[in-house]
Amino acid sequence: MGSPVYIQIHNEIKKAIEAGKWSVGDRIPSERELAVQFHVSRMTLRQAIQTLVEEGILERFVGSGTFVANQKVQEKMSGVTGFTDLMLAQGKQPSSKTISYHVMSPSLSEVEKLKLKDDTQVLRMERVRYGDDVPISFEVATIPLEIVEGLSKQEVSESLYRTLETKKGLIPGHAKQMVSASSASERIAEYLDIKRGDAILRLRQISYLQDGRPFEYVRTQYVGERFEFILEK
Amino acid sequence: MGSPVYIQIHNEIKKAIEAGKWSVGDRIPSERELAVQFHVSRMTLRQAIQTLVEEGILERFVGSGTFVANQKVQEKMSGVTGFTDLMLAQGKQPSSKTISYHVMSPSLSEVEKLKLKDDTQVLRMERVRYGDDVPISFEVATIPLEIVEGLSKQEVSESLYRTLETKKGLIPGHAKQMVSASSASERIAEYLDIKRGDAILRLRQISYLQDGRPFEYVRTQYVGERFEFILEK
DNA sequence: ATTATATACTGGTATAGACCATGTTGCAAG
DNA sequence: CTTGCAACATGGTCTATACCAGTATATAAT
Repeated sequence: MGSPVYIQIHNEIKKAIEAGKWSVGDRIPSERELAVQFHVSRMTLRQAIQTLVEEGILERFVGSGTFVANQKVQEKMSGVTGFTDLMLAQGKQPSSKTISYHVMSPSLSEVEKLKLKDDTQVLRMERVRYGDDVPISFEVATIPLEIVEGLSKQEVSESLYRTLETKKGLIPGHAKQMVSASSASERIAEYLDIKRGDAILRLRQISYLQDGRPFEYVRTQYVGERFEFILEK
Repeated sequence: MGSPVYIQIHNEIKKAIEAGKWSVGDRIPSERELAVQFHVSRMTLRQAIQTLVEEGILERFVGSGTFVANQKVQEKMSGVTGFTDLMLAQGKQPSSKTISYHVMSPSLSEVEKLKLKDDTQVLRMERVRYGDDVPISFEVATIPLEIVEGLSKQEVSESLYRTLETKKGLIPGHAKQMVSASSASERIAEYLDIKRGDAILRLRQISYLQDGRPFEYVRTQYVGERFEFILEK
């Protein structure tokens, strides 16, 4: 085993909680007790607990003990997630229609945003997204070809984030989003079943992997009346 | 002195960095050296460094040392700030014109959002905000009267956040924002010098103090073409 | 001058003990 | 039965020390 002892203990405690040994609100044994059980010093045991507290899995109270925390909702939303998860979190059935799906040379803007080298190709797809079969947004997503190499069209279209994680082990780190408002063009209005000039919430998002590489540039136009973006900061 | 030693050391190192003793990229003395300087054990010194690392002020590299990190831009944006700071951060001169400023009974929506008791009064003000003298937004802010008690109209209007912190020691904790898009009404279009029906970015924000009490409910309508909201998550 | 190697130094992990402030609990006095 | 207080348990802080795995650098061999 390569990893430090406190990480191993961290994992064991985490697994025990997931296995149901302790439920939300339960008090786990004291630091001194656990230190004996795991045959480590109290400081080392504390370090294991510390990491679990930082993950929001445990809460500590002086004089009372250490308890299994109830997972906060905004925690789940704070991560970088795609449209699919966003809709599911709001209890709506997500679906989408792919308008176009082509490999092509990137635009200047795309080269810049995705930090592409001169000769790289990209996959660009246009989609209309629905929540409970009502059109919510029109989006143009651009992805470097190397990222989606070996993935099927369905895998890319359906749930890119999940596929990248399971098939390639690529995990989104952070994202930069630019939000503004504009009016719907004739073409977009058609797709979204609204009138030309209706209010559009524009979102441009650059998603980065945990190592800092940009892997997706998405320009989304949301129907103003049908979408609300909720943030906690 | 009440606070733990490692917090005191944390503050001293932080102050030293702010005072320019070390610049971005500089290596600070090793943990062992600093431990001697501050007359504490290395473990205690490490705890002080740890908190600074968590704040993003320092970076550590095994074998190399501990360095002053370059402050990331999103750090400054991640806090809850008002319009004034937002404009200044973008190099624009903020100004505003107060349209109305009244103490009144809250609406149902305001009671709910601000978790008001039945009999409390609120201060409601409507303002047009400018950046370099170009109208950027129209906003309606509602604040429980008890929060702004004893503050002058100018203090509340000019820079509420700063005044609350310096005069009352109230520090904003987190905020919940709801973003959507709509079209400008006749009245709002007039104030913002745009046409009726032009795109509006709507932002409703509930700001909470660090203890969780809501203290401000703001509904802002930004001119779509003149404003972009940048987020990092 | 270049390359290998040894050495010193760095932060990371781990120990075993100590004391503190706060929260909990059980027992005694009313 | 309630109240108050003492004893205990808990997490928070701190010490002094040790060894480890990377990094940097001075030194020696080429």
